[in-house]
Amino acid sequence: MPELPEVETILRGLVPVMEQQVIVHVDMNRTDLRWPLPTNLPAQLKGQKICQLNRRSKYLLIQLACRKSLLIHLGMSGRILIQSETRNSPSTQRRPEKHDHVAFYMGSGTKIIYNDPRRFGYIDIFPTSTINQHRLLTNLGPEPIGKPVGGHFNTQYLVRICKNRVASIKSILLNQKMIAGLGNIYVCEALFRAGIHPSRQAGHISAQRIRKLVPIIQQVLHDAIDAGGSSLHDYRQANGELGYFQHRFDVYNRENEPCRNRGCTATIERIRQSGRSSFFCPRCQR
DNA sequence: ACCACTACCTGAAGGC
DNA sequence: TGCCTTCAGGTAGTGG
Repeated sequence: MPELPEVETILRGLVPVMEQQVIVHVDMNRTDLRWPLPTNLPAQLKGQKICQLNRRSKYLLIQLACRKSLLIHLGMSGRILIQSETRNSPSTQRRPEKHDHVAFYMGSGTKIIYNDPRRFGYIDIFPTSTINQHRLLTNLGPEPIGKPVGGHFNTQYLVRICKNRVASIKSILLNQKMIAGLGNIYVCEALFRAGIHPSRQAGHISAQRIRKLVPIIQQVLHDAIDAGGSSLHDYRQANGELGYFQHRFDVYNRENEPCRNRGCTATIERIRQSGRSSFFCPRCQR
């Protein structure tokens, strides 16, 4: 479940321990994730220096000096943990866990562990020159925050993609071809802040209200990144710390709890939309 | 083109 | 205690 803010938080944790470092060894315990991992991944990575880490949508991209790039997606339950070199006794170290699928050993002694119980995640390696043709990246829409990538995310864009759509605004915002990086939590939160009901047909919302949504989406994402992401179930930052944004949810996971808007006495409701839960205030969101 | 739905997989939580 | 059902942060692929 890591959405954009969680992946951004992990990226920021990995930069200081991976950038400019050499991968001295890779352990791969299983290759049957969402798609089979490249079986020669450890051999391809061994001895390679990392130049730069980036994020595109919910994907981590790790550029190597050998002109190849590593792509990592965390699916629903993926985690990345950093085990720093320590002189402490082995008993204080984290024990290997059941779903540790890949471990990267850095020249500094730091170990980076990819753990994913549901195995909906994926790791790939490919020539950096072909990155714009990667099948998982080519159909992504614009980045909602940061430097424009994949097009400009602005009011004209959002108004254009909503025009004449019969699909709900919820499903438009969740669609990675439209906006890259939003997931169930942050779509629910953004629609609450915007006062828009998740079931409302995108094409029936006034352009004025759609325009308002753009800075709100950006603010929700920035707020979550500032809080270190959201820790639900087992998500942690790469340094093992929990994120804190879940304490600031207005609607997500708050069914039957009071609406947080001043003066509103309604309680948060949950509905099912295309197989996923949507949380909203029936009074504040129309 | 667009849209809703399924499948993939494991584990946690709740009801009986 | 255990068995069963439901639900979970994502998304490619399908079929209407």
